[in-house]
Amino acid sequence: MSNTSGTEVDEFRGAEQPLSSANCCRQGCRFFAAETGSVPSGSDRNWAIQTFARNETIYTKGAKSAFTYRVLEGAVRLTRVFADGRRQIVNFYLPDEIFGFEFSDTYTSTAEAVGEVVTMRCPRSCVLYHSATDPDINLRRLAMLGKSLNASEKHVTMLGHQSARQRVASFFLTFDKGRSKDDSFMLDLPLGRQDIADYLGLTIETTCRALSDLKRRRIIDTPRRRQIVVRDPSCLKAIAEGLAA
Amino acid sequence: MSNTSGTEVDEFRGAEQPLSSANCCRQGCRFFAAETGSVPSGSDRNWAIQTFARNETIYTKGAKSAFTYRVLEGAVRLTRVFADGRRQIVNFYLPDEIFGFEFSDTYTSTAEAVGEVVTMRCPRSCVLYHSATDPDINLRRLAMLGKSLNASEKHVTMLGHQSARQRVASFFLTFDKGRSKDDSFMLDLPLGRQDIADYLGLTIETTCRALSDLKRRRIIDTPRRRQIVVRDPSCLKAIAEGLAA
DNA sequence: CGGCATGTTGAAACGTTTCAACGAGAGTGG
DNA sequence: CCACTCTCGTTGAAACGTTTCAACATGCCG
Repeated sequence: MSNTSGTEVDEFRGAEQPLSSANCCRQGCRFFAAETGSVPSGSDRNWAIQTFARNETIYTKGAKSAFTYRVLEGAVRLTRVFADGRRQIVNFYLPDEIFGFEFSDTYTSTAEAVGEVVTMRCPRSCVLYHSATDPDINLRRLAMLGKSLNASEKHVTMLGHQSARQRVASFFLTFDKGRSKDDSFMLDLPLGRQDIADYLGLTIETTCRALSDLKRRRIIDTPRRRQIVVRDPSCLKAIAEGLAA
Repeated sequence: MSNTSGTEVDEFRGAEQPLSSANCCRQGCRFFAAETGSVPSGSDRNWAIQTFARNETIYTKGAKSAFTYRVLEGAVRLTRVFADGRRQIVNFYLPDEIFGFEFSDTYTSTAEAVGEVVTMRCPRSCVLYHSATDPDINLRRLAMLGKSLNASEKHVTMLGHQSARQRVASFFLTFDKGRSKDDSFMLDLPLGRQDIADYLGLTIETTCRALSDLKRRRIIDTPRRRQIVVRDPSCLKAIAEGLAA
């Protein structure tokens, strides 16, 4: 469908900062090239650490997309707001993940700090400079975007056909990256119930009830407010896939 | 979140066909470079016309991603199927749009022909070859993927917080590309009700009821089965945004 | 220890789904 | 050309799950 205006590429090319500003980026900004690189040290002036307070807006949908960010600490949520004030969270970003990487001159979503957040940011001109000079970087970015698209389509699938309990189960499982299955694990997410609800497309009450239900059945546990212990991942998986109630 | 396995880039690089097969792609396959290019003529062996019958599977989720396709005629749907047999359509592709452009070696969704479909396809090795040799093409692909991601996030927003009537209204408006507002327009979509329902995350009955409701109120009309006339786009927009019932 | 934000639970209202029946349209063969 | 058939679309009524509104509990921070 690709239902967008259609001139984003040209805008991209005609960005305010021309691609010829060769000394714009030296080593510092190359963080963006690394998938899981370490934080660059030194005093390069092109990247900067920026911190945000809880619930602070990092950028707003429609604003000029001046920077691309990487999360160092905390969590960031990308939201889209409706006319009636309700919001949908389209993605969360955890440490080492990159957000705010846009093609149009304006951001397509709003980014907010979930808790205290520390980021590293790179100006768009610098990102564009690398696009033009480093042949490999675009491939890495394509791979990154491909993953995001895949995740987003998974999200669509979840919202389209899963019940509240299935959504909650799926949600926790997306954080279970490459563990030996059937091992219980703990999630220390800095997210509140409202954040989870807005990601799952549910009300806070329904989310809560689903959590309580899973707790009652000893599939998960919540020792603290923002800690989740998944006791029985395989059962949770069965629930998420609709193979168990 | 980017909840995927995490080794897709390496798989991408290590594709079966090495990038050095220089004469793999001459003019024909460069269709992929053009956003709205014309169909290449001649007898280049690297692209091929392929047609599919109604409801035929073009490729299956998990299969080797051997080709990238462009729609010439008809419509293609990308679906993800649940364990219980229900499906979610994550995207439609109409003429001139490209699908099956993957980073991993395997397709992430299943593609099916909605009606009779004519496509042009390009082998993955060729696509990869261009990635390595044409510096501009990756930028164009990034822009394309960025649009897809944006559309997908819009889809998430729709499924997360909109009612049946809002979803149907939003759906028709996504096809209204750059028209002077308030002008009624006609859509000649080759989609059946089930396809629309599966895209909107609704049942066919609910979709039908929403359509009937909009018809009764003279906001839309359905002269033929797969034709939709939007009589009052601004009213439809108000409904989609929750500003009107 | 208040005071306040956040989380949890209950009961009624609401919208969507389900199951069932019926109608309309397209294609085929008599 | 009509009648037949089959698929697809439409409508109705009950069942179901989520939302809403309300109250209460819990945790956190001054």
